[in-house]
Amino acid sequence: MSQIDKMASSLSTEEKIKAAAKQVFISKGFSGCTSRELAKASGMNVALVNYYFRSKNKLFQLIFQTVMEEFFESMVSVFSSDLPLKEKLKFLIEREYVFLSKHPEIPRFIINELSRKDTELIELTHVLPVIYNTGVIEQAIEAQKKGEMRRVDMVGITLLVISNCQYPFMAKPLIKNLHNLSDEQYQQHIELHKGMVSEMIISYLFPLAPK
Amino acid sequence: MSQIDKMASSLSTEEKIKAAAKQVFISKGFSGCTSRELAKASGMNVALVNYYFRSKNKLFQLIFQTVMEEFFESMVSVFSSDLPLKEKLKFLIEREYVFLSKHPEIPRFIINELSRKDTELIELTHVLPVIYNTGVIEQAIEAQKKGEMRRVDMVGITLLVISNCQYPFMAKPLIKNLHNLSDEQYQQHIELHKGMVSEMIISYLFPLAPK
DNA sequence: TATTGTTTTAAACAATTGTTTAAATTAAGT
DNA sequence: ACTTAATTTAAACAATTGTTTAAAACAATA
Repeated sequence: MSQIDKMASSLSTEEKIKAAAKQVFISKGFSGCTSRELAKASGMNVALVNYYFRSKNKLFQLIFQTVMEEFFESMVSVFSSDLPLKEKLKFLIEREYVFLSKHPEIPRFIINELSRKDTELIELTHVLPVIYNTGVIEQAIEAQKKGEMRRVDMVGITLLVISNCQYPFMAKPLIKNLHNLSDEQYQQHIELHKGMVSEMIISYLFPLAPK
Repeated sequence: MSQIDKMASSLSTEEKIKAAAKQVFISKGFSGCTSRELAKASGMNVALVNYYFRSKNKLFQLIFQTVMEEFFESMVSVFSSDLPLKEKLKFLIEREYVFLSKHPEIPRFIINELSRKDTELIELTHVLPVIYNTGVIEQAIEAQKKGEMRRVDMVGITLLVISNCQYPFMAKPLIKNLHNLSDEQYQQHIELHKGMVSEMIISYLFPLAPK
C-alpha cells in the first residue's frame, strides 16, 4: 500500500468514526450516548475511537466545531450575496428552511450543548464580523434612514428570523403530539408555515413599502 | 408524632427530593444527571430517592408530567378568558413571556425529552380539546368569515406564537455568544423583542383591522 | 525476508452508574 | 416499656462508564 493509500485508508476509518459520531452526538447529545455506542455506530470498537481522537470529549469538541461552521455557513453566504436587503432576507429564510429540512436536529443540538455548563466555550465572535463586512448593516441603516425599513437592530432581526425558522423544526415532537399530526401532515404544515413566516417578517420589517 | 405530622414530615422529605430533582432534571435533562446528584441536590442519599420513587426513571416521569401541566396551564387559562380574539392573543403572548421569564429552561427541557426515543409518550391529546372548548375556534372562524382575520389554522397560530415567545429564551446562550452580549443586555433585548413579536403577529393575523 | 511503523483487536482498568440490601434509627400505638 | 411500622443510613450489588494496555495483524521499506 502506498503512502497515499495508507493515508487514505487511515482517513477512511477516522472519517467513518467521525461521521457516525456526528450523527449520534447530534441526535442524542454528549451525555446521551456512550463511547461504545459511538464505536458501534461506525462499525469499530472503543479502542479505535480513542486511538484516533484521544477521548470522547475531544471527539465531541471536534464535531461540535464543524457542526457550528456548517450552521453558519449558509447564513453568511446569503448576506454576502449581491441583493437588495429585502431580497436577502427572503433568500435567508428560504435557505434556512432548506438547511433545516436537511438537518432538523442541529439547532436543538447546538442550543443544548451551548447550555451545558461544562461545555468549552466555542468562539463565535468571528462569525458576526464576517456578516458585518458583507455590508448588510449599511444596507439596513440606509433603508431605515429612507424610512423603508423599521428600526430594528441586528439582534432583533436575528431573533425574528431564526425563531420562526428553527423553532418549527425543533418543536416537531411537541407540536405533532399536541395537534395529533402524522409526519406527513407536519411536513405540510411546515411547508405552509414557511410562506407565512416569510411574508410576516418582511411585511413587519418593511411596513410601508409596496409589495 | 401524630399521624398528620408523620405524613407532613414524610411529605417533606418526599417533596424536598421532588423539588430538587425537578430543578436538576430541567437544567441537565434525564441523561445529564445521576441518581446521586439528584439525592445530593435535596440533601438526601441515593437510597432515599429510590425509597420514595422506586427508580430514577419513575421520578423523572412524575416530574415531566407536572412540568407539562404547568407548561400548558397558563395557555389554557388565557383562552378561557372572556376576551375578543385579538386581545386573547396579545394576552397570551404577554403571559408566555411572564411564564418564560420565570421558567426559561422549560421549553428546551420539554422538547429535549420529547425528542428522546426512549421517553414514554406523554398523553397531550387532552390539552387541545380543553382549548377548543373555550370557544376560541369559533371566535377565529367568525373573525375569518368577517374578513378581519387571516385564514390561518390552529397549528399555524400555535407555531407563530410559541416560536416567537419560546425561542428567544431557549437560544439565549447562542444569541449571547453570537452577539457578544451580557446577561443584562440580553434581558433588555428580550424585553424589546416582546413588543415587536406582539405587534408583528397581531398585525399579520389581523391585517386590515385598524389599530 | 527481516524490519519498521502503523493500525486493529481483545482484554483489562478503576471509577461511576442505577438499584438493592439489611441494619439502624425514629415515631406511634398498646 | 413493648411492639410494630415507617423512615433513614451505610454498604454492597452487578452492570456500565471512559480510558488504557499490550499483543496481534497489517502494510511499507530495506
